[in-house]
Amino acid sequence: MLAAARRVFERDGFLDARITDISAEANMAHGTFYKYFDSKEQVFMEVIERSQEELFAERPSRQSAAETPFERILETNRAYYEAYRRNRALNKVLEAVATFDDTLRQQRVVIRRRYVDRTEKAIRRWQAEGLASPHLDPHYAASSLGSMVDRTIYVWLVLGEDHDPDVGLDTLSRLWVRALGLPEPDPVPPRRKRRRST
Amino acid sequence: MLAAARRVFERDGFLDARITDISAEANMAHGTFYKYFDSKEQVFMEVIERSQEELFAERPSRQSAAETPFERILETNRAYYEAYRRNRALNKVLEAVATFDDTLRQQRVVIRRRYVDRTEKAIRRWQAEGLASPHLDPHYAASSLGSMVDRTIYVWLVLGEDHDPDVGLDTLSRLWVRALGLPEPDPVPPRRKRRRST
Amino acid sequence: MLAAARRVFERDGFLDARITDISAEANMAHGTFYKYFDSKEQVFMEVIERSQEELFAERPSRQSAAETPFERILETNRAYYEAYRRNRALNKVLEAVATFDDTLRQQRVVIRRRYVDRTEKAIRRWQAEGLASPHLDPHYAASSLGSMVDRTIYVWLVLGEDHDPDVGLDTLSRLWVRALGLPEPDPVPPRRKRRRST
Amino acid sequence: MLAAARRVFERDGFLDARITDISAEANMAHGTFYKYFDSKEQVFMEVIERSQEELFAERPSRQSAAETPFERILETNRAYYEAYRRNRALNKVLEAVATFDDTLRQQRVVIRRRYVDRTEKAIRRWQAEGLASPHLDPHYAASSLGSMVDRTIYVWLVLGEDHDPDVGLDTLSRLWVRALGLPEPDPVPPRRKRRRST
DNA sequence: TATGAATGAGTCTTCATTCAT
DNA sequence: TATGAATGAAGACTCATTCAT
Repeated sequence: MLAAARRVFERDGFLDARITDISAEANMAHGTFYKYFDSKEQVFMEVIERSQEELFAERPSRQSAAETPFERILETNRAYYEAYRRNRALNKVLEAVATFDDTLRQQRVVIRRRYVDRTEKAIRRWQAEGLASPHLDPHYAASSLGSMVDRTIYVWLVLGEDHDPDVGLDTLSRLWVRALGLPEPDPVPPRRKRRRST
Repeated sequence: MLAAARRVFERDGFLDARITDISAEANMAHGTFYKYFDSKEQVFMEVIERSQEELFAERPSRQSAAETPFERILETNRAYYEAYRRNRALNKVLEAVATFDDTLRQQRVVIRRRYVDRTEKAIRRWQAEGLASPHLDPHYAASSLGSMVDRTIYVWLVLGEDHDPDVGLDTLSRLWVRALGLPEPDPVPPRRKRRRST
Repeated sequence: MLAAARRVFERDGFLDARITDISAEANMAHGTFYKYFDSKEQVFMEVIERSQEELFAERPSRQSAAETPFERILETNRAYYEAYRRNRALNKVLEAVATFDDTLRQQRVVIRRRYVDRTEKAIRRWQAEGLASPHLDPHYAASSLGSMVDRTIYVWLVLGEDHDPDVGLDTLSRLWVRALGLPEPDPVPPRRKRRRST
Repeated sequence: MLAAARRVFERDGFLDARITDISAEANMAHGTFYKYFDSKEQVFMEVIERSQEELFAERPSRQSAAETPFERILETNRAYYEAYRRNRALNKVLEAVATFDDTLRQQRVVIRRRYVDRTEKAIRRWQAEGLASPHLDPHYAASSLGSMVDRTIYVWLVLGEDHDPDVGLDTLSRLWVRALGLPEPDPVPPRRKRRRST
C-alpha cells in the first residue's frame, strides 16, 4: 500500500493523487486505505519517511580514501547527487509539497540547519588552520554553499537541465573549495564535455 | 481586479485562493470575474506578468559607479535581493506554483537559461582576460553560481532564515568572485554582525 | 428551501433526511443547499426557529373570558395542545433530536425553566391568597405539573395514544387544579366519551 | 460482550456507538461480534432486555408496611426513581432510541399501557369506595398521572434538573393523591430544602 | 469459534463555472 | 457590463458487514 502510494505520488504528484488511485494501484478497495492511513497528507509523510530510512540504510561504509578537503567535498556531493537521482521522482514531489505544507517546510528547514551548522564548524576549523580565507563569515558561507549544491542538483535532476554529472560535480566542488580558499586539485584531464540529459 | 487577485494570492497562496475571494476583494460579484479572466490559472499568470512589468519599469538608470567585477556582482545581487524582497509574498507563491504548473516551470527555465548564458559569456571573457581560473567549466560554473544566489535569497526571504543582508550579500558576493578567481576586495571593516530577521 | 427542508424532516425524521433529498424536494441541485445553509444541523435549527416564530405570530389577542384559575389553565392547555397538534410532525422530530443534540437540549431546558418559574410564582401567589395548599413545595409542584401537561400531550400526539381532546384536556386541567387545591368547576355534563385517534 | 455493549452505549449513546468499539471493549475482534449478534439494533435490544430482567430480578419482597394510598404511591414512585437512577445512563439512551426506532417505541407503548390500565383500575376502585373524586375520567387521569411521574423523573435524572429527591418525591406523590382526591398525609416536618444535583 | 483485512455503499462537502436577468 | 443563484463534477471519509484463514 505504501509502495502503491509512492508510485501514485511519483506519477501524479501530490495534488493530483487521489485516494482511490492509490487504493486501486494496490488492488484494494478505497475503504482499505483508511485502515492504514488517516489522510493523504499522512500517507505522504510516511512515504517520505520510508524513503529517508532507505536512504540512510543503504549508506555504505564511510571508509573513504578521500584525503584532501576537495576529495571529501566531491565525494559528498556525488553521494548526494546519486541519492537524489535514485529518488528523483519522489524528490520532485517533495519539493513541491514543501512549498505549501508547513509541517514539511518546517522539517526541511531543520534538516537544512543541521547541514549548515556542520559546514559552518568545518569552515571555522579550516580558518583556524589557515586553510580557508579568514575574511569570510563562516555562517553565511556555509548557508550559501549549501544552497548552491542543493539547488544545482535540483536544477539538474528536477528541472531537467542537461548536464554531464562528472564535469558538473567536478565544477561544483571546485567552486566550493575555491570560494573558501581551500586548495584546488590539478585540472581534470581535458575531456570532451558531453552533457548528459536526465 | 488584478490587484485584488494579487492580494488574495499573496494572502492565501494559489491553491487556497478562491475565485469568490478574489471577486469579493475587488468588490465584485464572482460572476464578473469571468468577464475578465477565464480561470484561476490565467489570472495568476497575468498577476505574475504584471509584477514582472512593474519590476522592469522601476529599474532605474544603470549608471552605476561599479568598477570592479566584485562591485558589479555585489550590486547585482543586492538589486535582485531588493526586488525579491519587495515582492516577497508573491514570489513565495510563484515558487510554489512553479513546482506543479508546467507552463510556469517552462517559463522560469527559460529565464534561468538567459541568466546562465549571460554569466557563462562573462566567465569566458574573464578567463580570456586571465582574470578567472581557466580550469573551470564556464557553463557549469555559471549555472551553479546562479543557483547559489537564487537559492540563498529564497532561503532568506521565503523560508525566513535569519540574516543581516549586508553581511549576507557581502559574503555571497565574495564567494562568487573567489570561486572564479576574480579579485576580492579588502575585507569589510569589522562590524557587529547582527542578523536580521525577515 | 426552508419549506422543503421542513417537509423532508417531517417525512423522514432528522437522521434519515439527506441533503440531497432536501435539495431535490426544493427542485434544486444539492450544491445549492450550501448556498443557504452550512449543514443539516443548521438547517434544522432554522426550521425549528421559523416554526416557533410562526407559532408566536399567530397567537391571537389574549382577551380571554377566562375568569377562574381552572378556566385559564384549561385554556392554556388547549392552546398548547392545538399548537402542538398543528406542528405535530415537526414536534415529533424535535423531541427526537433533543435527545441527542446538546445545543437543542440546552435550549429546551431553558424554555422549560421559564415555564416552571412562571408557574412557581403563580403557585406562591395562590398559596398566599389561601387558594392553594400551603403544604406543597411550589417549585417541585410547578415542575411536576409542567411535566404532566407536556408529556400527556406528547403521548397523545406523538406516540399516538387514542384520545378525545375535550375529555382529555378537561381531565388534565382538573387534575392540575385539584392537585394544588384550587377550586374545581362543576362536573362536565355527561357526554359519550368517544376517544379520538390521531 | 453484552456487558461491553452496554458500557459503550452508556458512554457514547446509540448513534455514536460503533461495532468496533463494542468489540474492542470486550477485547474481541470486531468480526467476532457477528458470532453473537446480527446488528447494532439487535445488540441494543438485548442490552435493554437484560437490563429489564435484572430490574425484575432484584425487585425485593413486596411486603411493604404501606397502609395508606399515599404511602403506597410514594413507595412506588421512590422505587421507580431508584431503579431509573441506577440505570440512568442506559435509560437516557433508551429514551433517545425510542424516539426513532419503531420497534422500541411500540414496546414502550405497550409497557405504558399496562401501567395505565392498572392505575385506571385502581382509580375506579377508589371512586367506587368513595375515596376518589367521581368527576374524573379514570382513563385520562391514569394516563396523565403516569406521564407526570414518568416525565418528572426523566427531567431530574436525564435532563439533570437540580432536585432533592426526598422533597421532590414527596411533592410528586402529594400531587398525585390530591389530584384524585385521595387523603393526603400530614405535612412533612419542616426541613431545609436542599436541592440535590444529579 | 475467533480473527481482522478487505469491502463498498452511502453521504457530505467544496468550488469553479454557467447563465438568465 | 454586472449580478449572484444555480449547477454538478469531483473526492474525501465512515463504518457496518463479509469471509478466508
